[in-house]
Amino acid sequence: MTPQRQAILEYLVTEHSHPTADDIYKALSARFPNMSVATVYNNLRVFKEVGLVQEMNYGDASSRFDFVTSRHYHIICDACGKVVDFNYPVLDEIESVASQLTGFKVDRHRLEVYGTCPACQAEQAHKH
Amino acid sequence: MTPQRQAILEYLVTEHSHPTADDIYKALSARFPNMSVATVYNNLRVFKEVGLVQEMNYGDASSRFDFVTSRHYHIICDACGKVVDFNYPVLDEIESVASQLTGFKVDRHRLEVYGTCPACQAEQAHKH
DNA sequence: TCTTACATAGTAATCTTTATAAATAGTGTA
DNA sequence: TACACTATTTATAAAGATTACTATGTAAGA
Repeated sequence: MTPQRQAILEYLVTEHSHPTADDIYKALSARFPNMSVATVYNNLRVFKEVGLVQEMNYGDASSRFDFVTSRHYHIICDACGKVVDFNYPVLDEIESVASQLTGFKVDRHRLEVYGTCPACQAEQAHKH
Repeated sequence: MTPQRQAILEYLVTEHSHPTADDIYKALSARFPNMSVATVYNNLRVFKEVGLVQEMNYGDASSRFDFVTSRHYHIICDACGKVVDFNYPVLDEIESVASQLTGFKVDRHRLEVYGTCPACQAEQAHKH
């Protein structure tokens, strides 16, 4: 557990902003001026492997990383990219249905809701 | 409606393999040796805008494109990347719940199930 | 002390996608 | 037919995120 690794994990635990790798890199570059971007990615991979952290990727855009606490889903703003957690009963049923229909051995599922956050709604209303 | 555009759309309609942009490019390069990759992307963007085609992106990997017929969900093999459709009642409720909890104006949601396809299960069993 | 294993830094390379500019083709009009 | 206008394609450069690679450093154990 190196200082860099600890700082990255700490950042993920304390910030609830679903940061990108670059967010983390920038936020910690004051404390670790020599830290490499590769270090951020390396550690995120390690955290993912042990299940501490979940990666959320959105096509071309940068992946976002979420420290895993309890099960929850995400809603994402199409306008500004903000990610907000919300709680909803876990959809276990869909996994067993999918498994029966396709013959897959199911491991997990991913559900995200997309829309416009309150701030961006207000901004869009202002324009008219 | 250029020949290239028609061929790309035709490929999406007839193939049910959820191809990547590169898949399409390679598949059609015999008929259109001079076709540019940009043309594939341009047309896929057009199809997306008019709602004919849905883009599915998975992080670093290439996006896959699906000709929109009826509403359905996808299950994806972690081992080989294969994408299979399956039917399940549309989860409208989660959209309204998310909207109420977060104040977002909801537009759509995305749900995918991940696991191992039958072929890859068999292959993994062989190894032991 | 020596060795082994692993983490990091720095940088190059990869890969997908987009942007840009020039060439091409189609359509409608005078 | 000639001309202008528009959209599409091609070719290539560029962007951006992530990974690969190599050398360096560092900590723990024998």
